[in-house]
Amino acid sequence: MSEYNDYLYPQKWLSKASTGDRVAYELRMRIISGLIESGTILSENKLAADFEVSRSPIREALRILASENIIRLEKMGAVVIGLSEKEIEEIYDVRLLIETFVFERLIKMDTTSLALELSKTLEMMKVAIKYNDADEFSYQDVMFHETIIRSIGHSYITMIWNNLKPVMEGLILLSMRMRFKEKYEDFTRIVKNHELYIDAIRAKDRELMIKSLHENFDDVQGKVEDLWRSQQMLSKGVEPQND
Amino acid sequence: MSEYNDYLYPQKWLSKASTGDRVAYELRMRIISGLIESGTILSENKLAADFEVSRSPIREALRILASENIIRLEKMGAVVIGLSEKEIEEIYDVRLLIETFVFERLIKMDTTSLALELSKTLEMMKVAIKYNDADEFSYQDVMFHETIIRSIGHSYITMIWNNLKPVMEGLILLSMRMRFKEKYEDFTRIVKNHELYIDAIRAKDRELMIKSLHENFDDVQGKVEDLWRSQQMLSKGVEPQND
DNA sequence: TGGAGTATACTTGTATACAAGTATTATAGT
DNA sequence: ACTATAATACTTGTATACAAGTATACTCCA
Repeated sequence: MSEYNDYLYPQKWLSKASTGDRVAYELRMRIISGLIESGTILSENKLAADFEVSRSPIREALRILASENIIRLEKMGAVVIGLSEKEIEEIYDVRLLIETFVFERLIKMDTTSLALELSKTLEMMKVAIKYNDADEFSYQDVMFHETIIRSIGHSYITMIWNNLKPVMEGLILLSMRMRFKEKYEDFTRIVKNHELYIDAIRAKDRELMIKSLHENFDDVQGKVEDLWRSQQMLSKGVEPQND
Repeated sequence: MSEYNDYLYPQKWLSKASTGDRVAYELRMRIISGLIESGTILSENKLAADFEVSRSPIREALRILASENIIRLEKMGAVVIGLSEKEIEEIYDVRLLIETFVFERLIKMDTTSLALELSKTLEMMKVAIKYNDADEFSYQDVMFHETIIRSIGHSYITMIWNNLKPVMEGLILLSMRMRFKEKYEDFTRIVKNHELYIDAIRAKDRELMIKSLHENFDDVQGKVEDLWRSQQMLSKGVEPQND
């Protein structure tokens, strides 16, 4: 990883990860942030040289990113797809789709222990806000939704989540880092929204759930765009990257 | 691929596939069919020896199967999850979920060219029935649904489909092979159902679509079980496989 | 100047080699 | 008989080597 001396992905989250995963995480962040522009053609050899590892983990990383739809493997080279506004909307379509499905299942279950778990996570989010820790906040935010999704024990819904999660996480990370700097007041609203969500789960109130879900999405979806643009600005003066 | 002299996956569909893909397809079929029982621990070295290839494509295949949730990669060895009744139901949950989503989008589009394309595919299915070609029928059946799903141009819905497709395809292949032998009369109903589906798309009739979708699922879901069990019977006398 | 064909510098896919870690088995001591 | 420890036979992860194919650039010829 010679050319960049700072990483976009939190290094402490990678303690047990293999080199391949590490590369995937970092590459993903660079693509989502726009540091590596969409349309760029990535070559295994160049990446291996850049990251100073062999081609094996690079190949692994590229397969992962291809399965997440942010690159496309072609006969020669991997083409970066990236995340335009369209893709971001689509991601939230899917998230809405699966969380709605999950909620329908939740209604038929005992949700008390889940609600408790979510309250704990929300507490952690508050602490992260208090200490201005954007990464930790993002982590807990993602965990919040993951906890809900996993709670119904549906392996194929979980599979979809697993495919979506890395990109979601990256998006949220970038978004939150920006907001901690510039839109600190947003967080009171975010916390409130999550409280609503917990209430909806506890009360099994479909209306309330849909409401908080949509607000959450409208919120994030709107902001993600300008964050993304700002990241792209930021990236312009750093690296030509494509030859 | 020393120990088995017949493949479960149609070889002519693999003309351009890499060794890694080939192994994934074949391994997937063996797992879905029950030939390799769930709980079995697969080792890269053993698989490489069995398939008479190196570990590189085997590793690739295992990653693919892991992302499809039919095996689980652990510290030592890959554990076969397989498809129990629960998993099969879950797969259809997801299929229902995404096809319903797709239909909602379709309603807002011009569906004439799609309906035409589907008619063509259905014609091909009829030909396949006429010539008793279970594999070709399965191929067209899968293509039928893929055509619908891709038609809305939603890359993340397509992504979910891509993850689901291989297992679906395998399931349908095994199911159809059996029915061509034992339940030939089923096919008039299947064809009728697909015609209904096309009508629903052409008329943008939500009710009709849900109806045909559900009938299709109830149909397949019921039958898949006994096929699967019969396959498992079949597998008992063939290979110990584990060690 | 233009075009056909060839050399070259890339690309990915697969095989192999090696390192580091883990489970199992065997052995020694009590 | 049983525990602790050591040897061994596995496992995966990563690096490297090689083969085969593809795009690019170059040269030669008209």
